[in-house]
Amino acid sequence: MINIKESEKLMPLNHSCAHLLAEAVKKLYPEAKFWVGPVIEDGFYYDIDLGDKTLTDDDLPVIEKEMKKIAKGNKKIIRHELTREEALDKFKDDPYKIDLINNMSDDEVITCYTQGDFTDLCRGPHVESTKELRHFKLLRVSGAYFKGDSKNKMLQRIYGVCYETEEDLNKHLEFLEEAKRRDHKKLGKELGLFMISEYGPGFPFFLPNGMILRNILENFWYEEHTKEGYVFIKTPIMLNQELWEKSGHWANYRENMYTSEIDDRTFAIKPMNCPGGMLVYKNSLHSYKDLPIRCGELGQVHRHEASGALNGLFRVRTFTQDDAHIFMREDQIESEIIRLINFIDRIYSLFGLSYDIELSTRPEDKFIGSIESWNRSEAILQNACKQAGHDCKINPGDGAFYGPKLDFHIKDSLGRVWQCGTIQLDNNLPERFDLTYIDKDGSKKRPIMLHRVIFGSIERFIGILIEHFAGLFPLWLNPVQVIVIPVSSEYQGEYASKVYEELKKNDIRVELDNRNEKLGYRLREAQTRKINYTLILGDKEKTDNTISYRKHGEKDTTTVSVEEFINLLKEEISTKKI
RNA sequence: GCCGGUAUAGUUUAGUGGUAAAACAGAUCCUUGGUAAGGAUCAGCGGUAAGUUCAAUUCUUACUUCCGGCACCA
Repeated sequence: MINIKESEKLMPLNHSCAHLLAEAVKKLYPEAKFWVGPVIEDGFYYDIDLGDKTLTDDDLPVIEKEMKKIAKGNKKIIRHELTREEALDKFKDDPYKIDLINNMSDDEVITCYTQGDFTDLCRGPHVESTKELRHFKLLRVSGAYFKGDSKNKMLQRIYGVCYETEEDLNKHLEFLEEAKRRDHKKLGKELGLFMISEYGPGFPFFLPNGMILRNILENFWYEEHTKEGYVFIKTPIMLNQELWEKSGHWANYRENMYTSEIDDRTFAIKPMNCPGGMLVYKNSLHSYKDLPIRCGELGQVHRHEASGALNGLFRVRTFTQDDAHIFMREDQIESEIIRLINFIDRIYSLFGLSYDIELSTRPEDKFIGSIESWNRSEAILQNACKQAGHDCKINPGDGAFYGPKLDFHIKDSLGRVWQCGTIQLDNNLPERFDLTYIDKDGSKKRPIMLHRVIFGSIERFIGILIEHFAGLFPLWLNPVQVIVIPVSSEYQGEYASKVYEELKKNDIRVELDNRNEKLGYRLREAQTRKINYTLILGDKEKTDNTISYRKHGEKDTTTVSVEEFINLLKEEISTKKI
């Protein structure tokens, strides 16, 4: 991963490299038509229409070779300004460039850049000569919709990276390798955390080790929310069509919902927990004195996600939201949101996760409620974010259909950004469900409602944690914390069992490796299984009534009494050290 | 859903138009070992369905899974 500053510095380089790619592709496939070739966070891509020819990964080295050949030519990259007429004439054979030119505003200066006999319409900036383009690599080829719209035809996209030095390029390629090693799908399999069967694509199974991790996270979640004044509920997985019509999901979310017939009526499996939460609120009368009500639910939802979207635990068809609905008075909105932002910050920090906050605003179509109420809510969220001391990017049109939201984005090991936490202001559902509370003067008032999640989805969050920690979880989270290995099962086996029982008694998740295997073999396995502490017990330890422990990844051992070791573990667990 | 790729043992991979190999894991036995793989033996395999062929794991097609993107999204 490179930081923003560096990526800005590399912009002209990558931009020029995209042109180099285009020139090479044009040379190899003269019929190629080009759409756009922008610089992205890591490198660049170019969208190309190759007619009937489809590229595969095998074509990349060939194109790369051609690029190297062209770059060696040491051609100056020259900028030209064009009038609209000149530009339209110059690119008259390329409908994509004509499209670009026609969509430029009148006051924009049209420029193109020429290297040798290849010219591309472009805003720049570029490096001075093709000879600077030496350390690049084409990474992958894929399809990409023209103008990013799935109604349009698909072009072919080639991704690449370019650096100033061979060393930087290699560093980036090593980063990609490391990311592959951390892939939660791979580690999840190796560590026995979860599986996905082809009998249920997108429907993950949690295995015993994964279940330990999951239970720890859920218990942690309940504890932290209890401290924050939440109460908890569990609402049904299925509810009838009428409810979803009332909530607006039937009109706005129907294509993602799984349904079933029960006694000739249509029921839908919940894609969200909110309508159930509404019914719970309505189940009793509420006084203004009771607000805010913070009502949490670890709610399992099902959504029909497109098959191509599925991705390990990151994108699934059933997941558990660490949901909560907060019902409050108008005067409590801002402080409640600030309190929430701080709460979320505290939780993420505990895991050492960094994040960005974005404000997602009203969608263009598919939304409910008045534009005025949307504008008001958007302003409240933005202001609260600022009050809590955070920057907040705007993500236009990405709000839920019932309200705008603050989204918390966490990066995975590949630098891909995943939405986890979200705070959503909803002044539509309370209306639809006619939620009320009794105010001071005895009159009925409409409460304001917030939806919010912190992990987002327990499944996704676990996926992120696996990659974040590269499978080596902090002690408080690791499914297996300690493994006890007697040097010889015959001579120290009994002592090892005693130590093992003692640790178990103290709620340490410990295993005993009493197998007839060489010490080195068992130590190796303890390392590959990413267990935090390995205890080695031989004659020395048995005689002195001590243990020797080795921390994962370290070579040295430390010898202490069993009691000292247990205290050390308890300290590390209770402080949730990372 | 779209573009491309992919599918061989529990796992990771090799190989082949004449029904398949290795490593690790597993079982049994030998080995009694102080910081990342001791040895032997055994057992275990071609996503599904069609087609081409004397013969298909290998070629073709469809479906399905998974992977990388796109679109969508917690």
